[in-house]
Amino acid sequence: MVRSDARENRARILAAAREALAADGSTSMNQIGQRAGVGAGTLYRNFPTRDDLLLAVYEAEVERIVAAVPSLLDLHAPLEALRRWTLDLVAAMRAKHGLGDALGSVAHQAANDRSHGPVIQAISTIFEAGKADGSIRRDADPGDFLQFTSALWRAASAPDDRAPGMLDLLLDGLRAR
Amino acid sequence: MVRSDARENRARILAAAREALAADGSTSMNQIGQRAGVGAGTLYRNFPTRDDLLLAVYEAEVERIVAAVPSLLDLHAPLEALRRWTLDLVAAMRAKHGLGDALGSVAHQAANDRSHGPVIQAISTIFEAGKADGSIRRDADPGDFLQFTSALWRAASAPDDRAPGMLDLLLDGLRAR
DNA sequence: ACCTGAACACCGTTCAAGT
DNA sequence: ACCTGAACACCGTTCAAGT
Repeated sequence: MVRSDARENRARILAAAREALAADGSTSMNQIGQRAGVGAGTLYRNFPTRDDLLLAVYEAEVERIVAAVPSLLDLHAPLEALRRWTLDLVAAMRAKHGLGDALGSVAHQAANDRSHGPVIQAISTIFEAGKADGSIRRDADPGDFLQFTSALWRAASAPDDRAPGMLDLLLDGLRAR
Repeated sequence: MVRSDARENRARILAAAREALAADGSTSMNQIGQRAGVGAGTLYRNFPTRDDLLLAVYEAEVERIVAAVPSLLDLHAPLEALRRWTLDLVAAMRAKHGLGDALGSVAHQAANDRSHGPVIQAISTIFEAGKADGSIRRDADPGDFLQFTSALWRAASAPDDRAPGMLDLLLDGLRAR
């Protein structure tokens, strides 16, 4: 039986972490604990490791974005839906700012692994629609496309946001000839 | 006047850092100092910040790679030279392993800024050769290409190295029609 | 002019003691 | 059953004292 205060604490920690990390990706665990109004022990009971906490915040964000796919496909042609969805993804990543970079290399890999399934699913859905109507080449691979988005959100944090131009180049590579 | 022991110390620190960081990107400053046989103060006199040290190691590596361009262009057609050069770049980054991920977001940006000039120069040289002989489209942008390489070396550290296939997709996008 | 290494503030994490 | 918060080992960085 989970005590109600325990359930509340978990939610409070996640909310505090989401806010604090968006502002500064290197916010310390103890700072997050204080902000959430819980002791360090409680923090670590819920998230045994700093990376576990970062991952949980990251995961919630990914889920939100993935959920947007179906309505985009209802409103736009596949390539256009892909363009908009990818720009949304990049914008969200940019807003999250420090989060991606705060993850160490191992945790970053773990984040990719966990989000891999849902995100690949999202991209595949769009690709399939494009292959069905002949606008996207048949050998286009969702996995490759996903990898490239990491370059896009790095480009998006530069002073001159190159992401849109780079994305167009990518989409050109996907278009059926 | 720079004392000879001071000059030696700087070199010893850089060497120790290069070796230690290749093995483990999170090696601590004090560990590097001990390995180099210098006190913490000496370490910080030469590199006022952990990121300064990481950056110096990173920079040396980039210089080595950039220097390889002319001979590649002597031996291969532009697109093939670009393919080989990029795979070399990715392999070197992979060997450096933790280094790229150990840099915080700010330092990572600084690293990109500093290496940007020389690396863009290298890519531009190859692009110009390709535009001259008609194998590379005229609107191809070296800056965009550079951004994509970051996605490649992330892909290269996955169990199934997707970098070669992804690179071929990219080169397809650059080819003149 | 340069070096050493103890010391400082703070980090992620643990664990005894409480309720 | 869950919580608090002092404590631990260690981090990046500083600075008095030496040569």
